[in-house]
Amino acid sequence: MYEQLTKYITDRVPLDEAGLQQVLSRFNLLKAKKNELVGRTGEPSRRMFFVNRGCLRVYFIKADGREATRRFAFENAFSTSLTSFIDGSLLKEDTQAVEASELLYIHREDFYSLLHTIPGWEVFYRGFLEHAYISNTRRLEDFITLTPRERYQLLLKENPQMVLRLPNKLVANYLNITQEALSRIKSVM
Amino acid sequence: MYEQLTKYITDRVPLDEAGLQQVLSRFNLLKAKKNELVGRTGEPSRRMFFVNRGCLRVYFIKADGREATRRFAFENAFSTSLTSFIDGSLLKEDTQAVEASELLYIHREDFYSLLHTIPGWEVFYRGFLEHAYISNTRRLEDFITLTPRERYQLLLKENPQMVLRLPNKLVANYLNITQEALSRIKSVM
DNA sequence: GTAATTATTTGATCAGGATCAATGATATCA
DNA sequence: TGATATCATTGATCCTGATCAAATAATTAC
Repeated sequence: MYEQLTKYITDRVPLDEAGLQQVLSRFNLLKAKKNELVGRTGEPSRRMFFVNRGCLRVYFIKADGREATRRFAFENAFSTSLTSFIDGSLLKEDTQAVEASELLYIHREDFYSLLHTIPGWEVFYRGFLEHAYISNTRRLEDFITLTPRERYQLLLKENPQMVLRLPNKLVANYLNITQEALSRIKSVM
Repeated sequence: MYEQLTKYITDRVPLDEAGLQQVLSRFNLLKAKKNELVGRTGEPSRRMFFVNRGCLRVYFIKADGREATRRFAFENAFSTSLTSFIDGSLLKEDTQAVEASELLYIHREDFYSLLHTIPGWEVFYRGFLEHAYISNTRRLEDFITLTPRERYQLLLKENPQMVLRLPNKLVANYLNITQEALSRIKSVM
């Protein structure tokens, strides 16, 4: 159950066996059904998820009532609604299991307490933050510099499983275009 | 010379006097002329700047040769090309003094060595990363959810000095619209 | 397994912002 | 200060992707 998570952590930061066990012990298992929400806007619960199996989608609701997808997380990736996880505020985003998923989660309080008790955990979190910042910057840059068609082609090239595995509707939403537009882009490729 | 920087740091993280002095001693003064570049794409030099006076602009060059503005930093703000600062890669952005500016800078190597030697510095950097992530996320959200007109109105409301102090051309560039479009938006307000 | 819902495709129309062009206003610098 | 370059405004046109609509395909749920 902790196999994938153990590999993920030890690949990134050196932890002694005791420290690793202390970290792992704070993670709990959660099986989510397809389309189940494991985090809801307005809730105080702030958890960080690790995806053992399945796929998570973080999205928020726009002023016009429509959804906007922030990101997807597939197997062996962490996912959380980071802005709330950082400052402890109420969730501003939903987190949805797009497929039936097996998740490990850690509560925010436990996560932060590990920062003080496990020397290497601070380094792990810093790396996580740095990576999250870089991803976000890259995504913003893509929106600024690329057309919808180019964004789709880039996604297909760099993250083909997202296109192959997810329904068009969600891919379009992630690209911030309508599904009609995505359908037309694909038909003319 | 270190007055503003001292206040900035001590407002955010508790440092003893010795630690504070050790941090400050790594910062150097740099006076930049208007339009001078203090960081250039492709350069290995990675510095973090603190703006005592003036204004910095971070931008990158798009595939079509045009500029795209990442952010501005006015007085009492830190600014760096963070993606390169994080991983030590060559600069992928220019940093320009939009006005004649007085800057304090610290080299990446010095910054990172402080992480190991000054207990509070790790916390300072974590806070910096968290804040950078939140800003970036917010900006991405604005691009996804708002029209150019709405983005301008929001900027005017939340950051009026940016609109008042900077030339239209740069404001338009930051909003990712042409200066013609910004001119028309302003005329119809 | 069938009904009902949801997703996808295709067509027609519309609107907002880009582009190109020209003129007027500011800044810059020798 | 005057000459030059840069910036800002306004007009005309174009193009991309949104929107609305309808038909079909694919899932889901009972």
